Amino acid sequence: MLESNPSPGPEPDRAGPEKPRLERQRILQAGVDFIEQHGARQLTMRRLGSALGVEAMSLYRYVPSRESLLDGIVETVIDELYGDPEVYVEPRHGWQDYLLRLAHGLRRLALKHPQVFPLVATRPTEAPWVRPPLRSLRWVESFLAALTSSGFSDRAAVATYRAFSSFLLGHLLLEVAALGADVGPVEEADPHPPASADLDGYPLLQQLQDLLSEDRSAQEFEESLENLMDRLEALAP
Amino acid sequence: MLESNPSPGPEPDRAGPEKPRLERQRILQAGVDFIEQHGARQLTMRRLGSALGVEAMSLYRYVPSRESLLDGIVETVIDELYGDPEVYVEPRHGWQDYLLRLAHGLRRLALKHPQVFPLVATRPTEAPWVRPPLRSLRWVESFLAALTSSGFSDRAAVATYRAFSSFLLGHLLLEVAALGADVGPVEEADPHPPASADLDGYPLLQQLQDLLSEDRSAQEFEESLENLMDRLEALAP
DNA sequence: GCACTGTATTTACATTGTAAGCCTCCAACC
DNA sequence: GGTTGGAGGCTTACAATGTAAATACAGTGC
Repeated sequence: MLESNPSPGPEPDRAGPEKPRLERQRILQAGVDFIEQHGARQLTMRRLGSALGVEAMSLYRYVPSRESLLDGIVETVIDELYGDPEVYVEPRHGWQDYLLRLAHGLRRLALKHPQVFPLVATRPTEAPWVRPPLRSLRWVESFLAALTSSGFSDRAAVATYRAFSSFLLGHLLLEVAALGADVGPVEEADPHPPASADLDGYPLLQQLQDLLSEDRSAQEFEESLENLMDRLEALAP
Repeated sequence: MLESNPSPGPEPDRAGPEKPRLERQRILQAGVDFIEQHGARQLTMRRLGSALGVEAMSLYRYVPSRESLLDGIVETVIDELYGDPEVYVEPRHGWQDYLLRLAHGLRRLALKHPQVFPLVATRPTEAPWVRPPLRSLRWVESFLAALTSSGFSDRAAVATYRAFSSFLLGHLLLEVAALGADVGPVEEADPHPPASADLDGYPLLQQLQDLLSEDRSAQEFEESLENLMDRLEALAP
């Protein structure tokens, strides 16, 4: 995504709903918005094209395939982390602060993009040890640097990285799934009814349904995260 | 071209590759096997049909759509839990024993079906509080019963259920993803090369690549599970 | 023989991803 | 000016998919 567009002549400063020219970033952003509105299953090249006022095939000048379009969409979302002022790429106030900010930043991201997040969580990564939801070499490098520079041994840093990603993946995936997002494929545009399933043979479920439906995700996230941090402190120097 | 041996007798006990008649369970099992061999992306009605020696449309007598076929496949795999002699539906030796057995049973399932497990983890469930990887009303009921019958309060049982599913989902999804399974869609039948990506700008990743590639999933699972159990004991009566 | 019934096939169609080629406009040179 | 070239978008085309609808066909009861 190296843009070296050297000022395309005069300024296209015309007012009105012009077609501002197709660009990779514009396509990816439109993809994010489309998925957030209609779900990933509904995203087809033709539909995304027409959302941009363009034919499907035009997209292929900027994106080699639908698969890589999805990869780009995921990357676009993850890149928002760099724009989050609460998240630091460098550990400014110790590793605990770094991890807490990163965790909360990722949670914000997941909640902001509940439909895209399942892709962030489940799309194959470029190497097996690049784990969702961090997904990017830069962030993994930053993560490990934060820890080793705080005195963690190599092993401890790697162990922390693994524990941290498992924790986030489990929590956030379930949290966005509970929001009614499509995790995985499917979604028939069927915003299911109250979903008061037939719990006839399940007395406990009937009894506990209210409790089960209660949303305590924020508190649970904080508590589990705190527990994780306590555990990680045992590995710290 | 098809079968020139219609097996006229009542018993189809002839040796040889008979077509034992289509049945829902046979289709679902074939689906599990197919996905395990070729990945979920490759599963099409036509291909699954021909794996069963039958036309695509024949499957529709037993399965209303591809989506529900996938649901059935997921259910089939989860149902294997009932056949696991190490997993008890009732807590025979206390709730800790129950949870440990269940966790290990689910991990065994995930490792046995690394290609199907991502579907188990990410397919929408019938109610938002039916969380992967348990996914079934019966198991959730069993889970909650095990805890409440051990003296857990309703709230504590529900909290335990949530913590337990998050933990399993995160760990197992990442563990099967590391096995090279397709989490999510994609997979171009491209069994990627050693994947020695270009780590030029990432000195720490270069330095830690061996550690990062080490497989410590079993130990990590045990350790995190034990930690979870410790945490849960705080909620116990 | 005949009709009935449940199972598998055939045919058909809309939708998808994407290859290949075409058209059109605009900038750069003569 | 005219010409050219190339980039950006469009048209056409095709194979693969999910699945509706009609059909064929075997087995059973009369």
